Amino acid sequence: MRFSKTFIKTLREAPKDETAKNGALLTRAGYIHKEMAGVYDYLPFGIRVIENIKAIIRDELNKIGCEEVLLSALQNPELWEKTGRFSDTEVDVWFKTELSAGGVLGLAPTHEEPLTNMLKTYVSSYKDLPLYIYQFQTKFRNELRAKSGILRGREFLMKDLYSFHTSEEDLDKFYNEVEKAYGRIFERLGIGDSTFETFASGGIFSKYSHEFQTFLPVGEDTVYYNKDKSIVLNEEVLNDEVLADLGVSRDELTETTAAEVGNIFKLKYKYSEPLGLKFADEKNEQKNVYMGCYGIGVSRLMGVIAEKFSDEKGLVWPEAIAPFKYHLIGIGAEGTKAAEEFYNKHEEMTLFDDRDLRPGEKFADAELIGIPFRVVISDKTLKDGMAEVTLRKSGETKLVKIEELEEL
RNA sequence: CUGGGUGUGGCGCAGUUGGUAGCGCGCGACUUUUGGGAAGUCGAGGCCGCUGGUUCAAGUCCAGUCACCCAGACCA
Repeated sequence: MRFSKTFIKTLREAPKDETAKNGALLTRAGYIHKEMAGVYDYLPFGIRVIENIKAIIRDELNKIGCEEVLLSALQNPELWEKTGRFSDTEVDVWFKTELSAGGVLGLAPTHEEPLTNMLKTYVSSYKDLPLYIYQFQTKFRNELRAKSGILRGREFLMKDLYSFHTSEEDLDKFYNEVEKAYGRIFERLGIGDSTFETFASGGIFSKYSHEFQTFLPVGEDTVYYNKDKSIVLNEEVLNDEVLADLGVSRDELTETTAAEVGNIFKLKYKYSEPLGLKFADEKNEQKNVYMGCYGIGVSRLMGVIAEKFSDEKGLVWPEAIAPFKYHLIGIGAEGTKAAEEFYNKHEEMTLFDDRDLRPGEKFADAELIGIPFRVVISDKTLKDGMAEVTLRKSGETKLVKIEELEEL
């Protein structure tokens, strides 16, 4: 991408209402634009990061046999009334809207109901199961208070996966596979070291659910951990019974704050029963389908990673999700010409700062935007066929032959 | 929702005892610059969140309202 062709402009100062680090940096660097409290636009750099996060998640889910769909955001109340979840007392985050022809619709805060219902069309026998179906979808939740940049919004991007099984054992087996896949996903996203599977309250049908919590000072959740025993639990389940279950005592646990980036739930037949999703087993007996659901907050992840990897100069993206690999700058007539040539060969992975600015401004923006490799080709370095490469993460600078840049 | 705070050009801010807006950055043109956010000259851009009121006169005072931020409560 040519910087001169985008509409993006970096800001020296963050807007006053962006006090959270993630919101401030992502706004200054041109990744997001705030529409209103808890509602953001994703700009060209921003959607590249989002798409990179999605690609990693998609890759790992496809590997364990999941199929991708895209369900509707508008919801039919009749469906949700069957599970009792259209009620504002039951689910207090609904955005509801009226049809001009009369009647009410909801904007989906989650998708158990529509997917479960939809599958009645396609599932009738044990031979049709199991199924693992996921989507990346914008969720709408009428939060009492949006806050912390893109960490808690009213409209946000989420990956939600639902699994459908003939038995509890099969659900358990897949649940474990998802646990492992999530571990790989957070590892690849660069937050494996600080993201932990955490015991949380399980709802009606199982004792626990699991959250994936990334330790983070501005995280909203309080968790307790014991590194030696590899135990992390949400404060909501910090009680004597749970401590006994897990074999730890209160004084062996350390408190910290964390951001929930994913969660996994065993739903069993909580939704399949009221919605009537059944299958015929080998004996031709009708049974409820067992279900699980598994979420990852995609836009929140972008905020968590921005928050976690940044310094006083700006963002520091992990290479796997950076919007570009190279931040290319040409200096001098010959250097600029050589930069153009490099850009023409590597357009897709390069942000070419071809704006008519002095080098200092371009360097400052490179640090703010946080692309892993800053590549400077100048008349000086060009004499030896070299480019200067600066690693955003460490600040380390080295000279690299231009034709060897792609090996970085 | 409770408490606190803030709304003035794209962004950050100032605006004294009420007299119809100013600074920095950014933006446009020209000139000189060109490896760490350049300099000069000229210029464009705001009715001061919104509504109502007081007054000869309101960004400045009063009332109401909306929005945004922080803390808390809440988070299927």
